[in-house]
Amino acid sequence: MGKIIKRQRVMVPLTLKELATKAGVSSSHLGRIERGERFPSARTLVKIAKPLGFEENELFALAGYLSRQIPAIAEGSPEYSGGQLDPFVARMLAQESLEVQRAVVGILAVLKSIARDMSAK
Amino acid sequence: MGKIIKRQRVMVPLTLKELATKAGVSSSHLGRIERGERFPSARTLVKIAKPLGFEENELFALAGYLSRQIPAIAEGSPEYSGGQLDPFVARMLAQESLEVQRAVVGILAVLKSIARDMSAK
DNA sequence: ATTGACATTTGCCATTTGGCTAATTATAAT
DNA sequence: ATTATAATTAGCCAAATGGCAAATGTCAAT
Repeated sequence: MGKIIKRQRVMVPLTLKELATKAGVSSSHLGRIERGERFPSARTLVKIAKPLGFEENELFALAGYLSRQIPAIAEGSPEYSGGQLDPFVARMLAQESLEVQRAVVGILAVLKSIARDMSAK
Repeated sequence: MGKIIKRQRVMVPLTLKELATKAGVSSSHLGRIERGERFPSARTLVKIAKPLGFEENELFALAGYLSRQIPAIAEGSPEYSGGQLDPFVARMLAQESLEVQRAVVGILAVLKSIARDMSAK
């Protein structure tokens, strides 16, 4: 799931090696980061952000995205945020237009329903 | 300069040890990061960010990367919400676990990067 | 100046990162 | 299917990170 790029030219026209040369990071290392076997340093993160088209203020999102396989979006973990919205998340979303904000919760709903289907076997 | 904290209680009422416990990072390590003897991993950076009140970009700047500039709330979509988070959206997301909340932001960032690629050619 | 109470830095070292090269695996053509 | 070619993964290991405890530095009162 949590892949930066999919493979070949399926999702994004970027292979590991292409990204590797653009970012100045070895492709083997990128591969391990992709599948969660390694956790990039901030330096590496910054290097790969630009070729991927991430802005500076999205680095944190990228970090969060990379350093955890998207965790059970389905029946999420029982330890909830207690109805609290994470400040970082709030800040990020607040920069988006209202349309995008709404789309985000819509997408989330879709993902949850898909996840439910999948776990229903 | 860009010191996280100044020392004792001179600048900000936060000592290395206080930040250390809040962030879950050793104070000695934080100290070395501050004076540039160590370069934090993305994970460490993320840990430090929240206790400091999400000055993410500042942190990356402190760590020696990125241009040191205030977030510049703009950039991106044409019509902004003026930094406002829609109450409905906030309420929906607040019910999700922290991990999901962050994953949502991560996914959004990825979508934006893909969109950029597509429009770029 | 000395003491006491903290805050910060240093030394040491177990883990982890990240590059290089060699497998392995996928893709495209024959 | 077979082969050629490009992409991803695995093995190895030097270099860097990050924790802990000891050493050092700072400030406030005596």
